[in-house]
Amino acid sequence: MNDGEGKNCPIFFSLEIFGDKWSLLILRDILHFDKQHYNEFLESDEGISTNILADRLKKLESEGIISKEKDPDNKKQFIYSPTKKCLDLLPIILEIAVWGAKYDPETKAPPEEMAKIRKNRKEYIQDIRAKFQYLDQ
Amino acid sequence: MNDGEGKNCPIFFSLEIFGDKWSLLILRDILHFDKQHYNEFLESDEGISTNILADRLKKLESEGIISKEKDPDNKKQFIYSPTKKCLDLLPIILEIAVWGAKYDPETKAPPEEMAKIRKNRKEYIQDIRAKFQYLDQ
DNA sequence: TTTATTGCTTGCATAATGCAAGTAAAATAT
DNA sequence: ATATTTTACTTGCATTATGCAAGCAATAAA
Repeated sequence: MNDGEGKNCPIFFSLEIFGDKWSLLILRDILHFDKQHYNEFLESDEGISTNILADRLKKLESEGIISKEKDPDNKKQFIYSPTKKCLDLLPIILEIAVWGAKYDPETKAPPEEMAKIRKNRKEYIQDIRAKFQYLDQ
Repeated sequence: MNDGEGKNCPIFFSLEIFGDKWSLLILRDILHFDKQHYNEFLESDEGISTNILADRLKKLESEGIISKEKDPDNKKQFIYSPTKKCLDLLPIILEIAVWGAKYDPETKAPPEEMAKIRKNRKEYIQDIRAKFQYLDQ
């Protein structure tokens, strides 16, 4: 899989960028719940703190995973959008969901949805990517 | 993908168990580098601290992701082995590696290995699982 | 019995997170 | 033009997690 540990090990490289609970939850919110605004992330049930949210959004932006711009429909807000680099994180988010759904006896994951993922991951991912097609320009 | 956030969201559920850098690195060491002993994990290039290592191994064990027993070949040491639950984390580890290899310009990931994964993830995972076949008893 | 090894544990400093109040900038209302 | 509201942070402080390095208990081996 990889030839060595440390700085340029692909896994370590990735984890240095997004290997913490809050970053991954933000990515979930963007990729699955279509959240785009600061206050939407703030409202997630896990209750992220404002300073942590600001910090993580800033980092994800500086890593080129999300972009931040004025919301055209509401100039008082910013929207945070996934980049291509972000969309490439979908398989990770999905696999984390699959594992969680399998091992949490009280999972909220809808069975039909999970079945759809397990049946054809590529197709499922493609459907989500299609949602963000406006990025391809 | 999931129907809601918070406690029984499959992603949050997973992240509460292994959603931190150190846990994921330990899992990498187990699943890819075939490390089994405490001091082997300690030697990884990322330089985990003894207290963090002990803490994480303990948690992973209590979550049923690894098992701990006396090493039959060397009674002075414990071996930490992956459970089935651990093997089911392979897709996650793999996808993290794929993303990291793609976006790290200086990645150490061997191209042939990455190509093999991209070509057929299932087969690649099956090969790794075969390595741990002794678990099936 | 003594020694060596192993896997932690501990004390302390530093860094990160969490809580809640505060604030600056910009858009909108008056 | 000024006042108000909203948004996205920022800040101060308490708590928790991590990191460093020394220490130690248990166990196996000499």
